[in-house]
Amino acid sequence: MNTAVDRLEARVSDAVGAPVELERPGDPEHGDLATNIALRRAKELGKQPRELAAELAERMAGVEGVESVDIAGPGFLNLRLADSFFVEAAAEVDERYGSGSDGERVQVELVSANPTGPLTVASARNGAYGDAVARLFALAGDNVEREYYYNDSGAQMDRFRASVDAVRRGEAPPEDGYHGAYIEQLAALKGDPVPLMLTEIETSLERFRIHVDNWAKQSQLELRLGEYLPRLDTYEKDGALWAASSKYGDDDDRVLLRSEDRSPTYRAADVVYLADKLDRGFDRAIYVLGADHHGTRNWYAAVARMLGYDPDRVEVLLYQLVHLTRGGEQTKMSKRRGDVVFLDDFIDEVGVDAARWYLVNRGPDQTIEIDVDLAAEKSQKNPVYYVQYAHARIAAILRNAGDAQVGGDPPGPLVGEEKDLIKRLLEFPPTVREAAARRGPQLVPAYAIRLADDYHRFYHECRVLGDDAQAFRLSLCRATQVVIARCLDLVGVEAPERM
RNA sequence: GCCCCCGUAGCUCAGUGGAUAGAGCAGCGGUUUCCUAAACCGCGUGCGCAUGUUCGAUUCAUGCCGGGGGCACCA
Repeated sequence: MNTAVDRLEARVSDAVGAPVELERPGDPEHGDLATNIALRRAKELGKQPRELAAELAERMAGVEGVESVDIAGPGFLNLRLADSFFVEAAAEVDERYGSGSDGERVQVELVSANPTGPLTVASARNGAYGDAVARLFALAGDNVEREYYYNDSGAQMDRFRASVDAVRRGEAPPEDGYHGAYIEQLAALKGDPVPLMLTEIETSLERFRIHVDNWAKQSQLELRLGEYLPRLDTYEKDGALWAASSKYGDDDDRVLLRSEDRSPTYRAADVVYLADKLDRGFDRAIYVLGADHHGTRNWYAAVARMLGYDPDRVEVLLYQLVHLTRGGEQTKMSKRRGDVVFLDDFIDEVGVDAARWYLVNRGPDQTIEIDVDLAAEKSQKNPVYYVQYAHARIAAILRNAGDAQVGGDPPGPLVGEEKDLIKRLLEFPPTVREAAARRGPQLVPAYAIRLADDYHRFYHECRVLGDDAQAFRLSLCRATQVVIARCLDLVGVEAPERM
């Protein structure tokens, strides 16, 4: 999408005769937008930065929308912009603001926890992160599908079924089986516990606002192993069949068929699954994996390469683990122990909105530490409510405004709070663009806080209803509301009309 | 031993080359006859250490120190 800043950049670039990028300086004293082009290009042009800056400033001064150009520091060019620029920029914020038209088919495989128990908070991070990335891709104009892959045929599943069966017979689950209250609950129901567990998982995910478009199961993929094994670079060793994946960029070779009974490993199913994904026509297949899987991060692209696919179509996103503390004590996240925190319990305590916000708020490379008690207790002070409150406040004003006119030119010069708010709105498209490119959805909540901040300040300083500038200010409210709602949606948080 | 991630304010963390490094929480003080006070305003000698690259490094490179995770014919 072409924004007012894009168009201004184009005009400035045109006037200067070279591409110029405009950025918002950290200090408002440094103008509305600034560029470091003189510093970047002084050397190659054989000039002093400030001397070059002076030349460029002269050419930029006449550009439409530019009120003044100052040279500052070592050679920064600081632009002050005309009110007409801000008004134009604010007017173009609509539902599609920040969206793109990339048009790629993207698959995000997320969560993919084996259905041997309810989803834990670790899986919740996988889902929250993967889903947020998927939403960013969708905004960028990609066609996104979310998929959940599960193992329904391995040794762990046998142990899981055996555990439920044992309880049904009135016995304790085997030592190496699964324990816990949920096993008892499954035992009370009839039939194979695996689909029962999957239904529960899907229910949890829907509650967590993650919709899985497609479910893939290992047992079905394994059936097609025969088609793909011959296409791989393999060798026999110690009675097992190995993939020579290290020759294709993987860290190690991997066993495909076990020596014991020639049964396929999880990695073997991976091969079929990867080929299946790419054959389904996805331009990009994204795996969202916990940091404990980092040892296999190069495996997927290696398989793609081995099978003759473009390895760039495969992407692995790693995220660090979640540590929950409860009363200062750290709890472990193993499903086999009783002290795990399930997603549903976590949601019960802190709510979906805070849960998703907390899990997306941090960069994927950062280990998240959440004190569950604190998150629940202090939920009123969670930044997510600060942002939601700004949305609800705007909704109230728009309700009170009834069908009053929205939009039009302001009656006088813009005040600082109005300009600051518009400048923030202008940052939205590049922010989501960068968040998508970096697979870093944490930029969105960080931005949303700043936007809410600017709105609350604007609200505090500028009367909307009944003021001469009512129509214009209502348009600022509307624009802000649209962008806040979009930010919250990208994180998977609701945008309330009332609080 | 090898691989990955992290080290920024008392705490939890944003900030992937720019000009005076930010937010929330915690602490102290102020603001409401007015559209939602879940708000606003004020108060802070912080980028683990060292070299290097650069006009410019919290950001990039290398080394070191410290913390976490991983190195299965489990998934």
